[in-house]
Amino acid sequence: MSAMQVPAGTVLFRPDAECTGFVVVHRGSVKVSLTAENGREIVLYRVRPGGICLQTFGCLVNGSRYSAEGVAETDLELEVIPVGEFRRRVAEDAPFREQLFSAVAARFADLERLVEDVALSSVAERLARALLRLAGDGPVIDATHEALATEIGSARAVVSRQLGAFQRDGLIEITRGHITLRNRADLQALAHLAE
Amino acid sequence: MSAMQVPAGTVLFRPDAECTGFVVVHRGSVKVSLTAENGREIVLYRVRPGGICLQTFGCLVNGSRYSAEGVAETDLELEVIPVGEFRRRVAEDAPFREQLFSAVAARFADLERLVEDVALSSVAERLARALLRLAGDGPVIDATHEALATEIGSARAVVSRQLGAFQRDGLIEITRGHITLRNRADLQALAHLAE
DNA sequence: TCGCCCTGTGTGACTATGTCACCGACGCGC
DNA sequence: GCGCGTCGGTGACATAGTCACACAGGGCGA
Repeated sequence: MSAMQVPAGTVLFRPDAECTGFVVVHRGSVKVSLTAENGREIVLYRVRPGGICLQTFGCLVNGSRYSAEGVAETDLELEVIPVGEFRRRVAEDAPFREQLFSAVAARFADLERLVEDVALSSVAERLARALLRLAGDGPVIDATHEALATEIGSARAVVSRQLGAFQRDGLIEITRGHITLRNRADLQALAHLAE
Repeated sequence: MSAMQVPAGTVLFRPDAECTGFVVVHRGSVKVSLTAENGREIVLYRVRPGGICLQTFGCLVNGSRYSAEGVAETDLELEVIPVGEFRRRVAEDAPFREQLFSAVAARFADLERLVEDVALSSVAERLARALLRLAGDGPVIDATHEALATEIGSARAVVSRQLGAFQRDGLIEITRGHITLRNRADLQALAHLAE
């Protein structure tokens, strides 16, 4: 069991790499995403404190390799539990096991939601949801259109146009590299009802 | 622990239902799918003998409800393990736990593949993959265009057109309710390389 | 400070995919 | 043979994705 610090931007794992142990995030956020041959990319989920990295889980449990890429979004403080200790704790440490299961189930629910999102809803809807999600409590989002496209599994040009439409409708305000929410209520309505 | 028989077509669970226990499939196949408000539907995965139903897992682990629908595709023979016993076996029965973990990891990999499929690849590619998958070893698939659309998260009309194109290219032969593969090699090429 | 250059953004033009509607074909039961 | 429900083909249009290009902002070196 070893704690370590990692600066923002570090690539923690890539597709096809082998993994060394079970990663637990103590502080910060890891972005896990898939990239296709054609270069398109989509964010699968983020690992934050209390969550777990299911990629790691898959590796440990049946020896599969990573299929996605993990990047540190912020400076991280994390701990790597070697395979042997991981197995021992799963067997003996009930609270650890409970937390693990719960995190697995939560991650699974996330992925289901993602599938539903990508397969069954419109760009306007997904983008509205992404904006609200990324904004958190504050009104400002620091992200390029490119990053937002990755977030919703679409293309940069599509996002630019949709953002333009949102701005014309007074929902947001666009500046280079940043977006400011102007009308949360209407965005929320779009996020749910758009078709 | 109770074994039971279920006829094909039975709905095993629906969104928002509570679950009664952990379902283990001994024989047959359960199709798990998501449906949006607008009626569009997509198949998430299938549970076959040796696999597990992650929906059930989520319910048991942190009390969430089902978010997808499960339907018996064939006659089933299954067993329901009550929550209490499930927890006990997870804690005490190492082989059971190993199998559970492995199944969870496999299911997770499936979902990742699905996201990649839906978000990052073309209809022709997805359809070719679905045809090969559903055909198995034989050359004939029993499925309506509607069912195929659900399989790849697209619309019936789109599937009809794409199948028409495949037929014109001599890849398949279409008859009402059935599709016969005529050129597996080219389909396989499409499944990988199409963009 | 000027100008270069990289990144980010706006936009037109075209293709691919999804939606809606309708019609005709097939199969089944009466 | 007829009625009816499901299935499949297709046109017309809406939405989304691709590609290419122009230009704006801002950092940085000459």
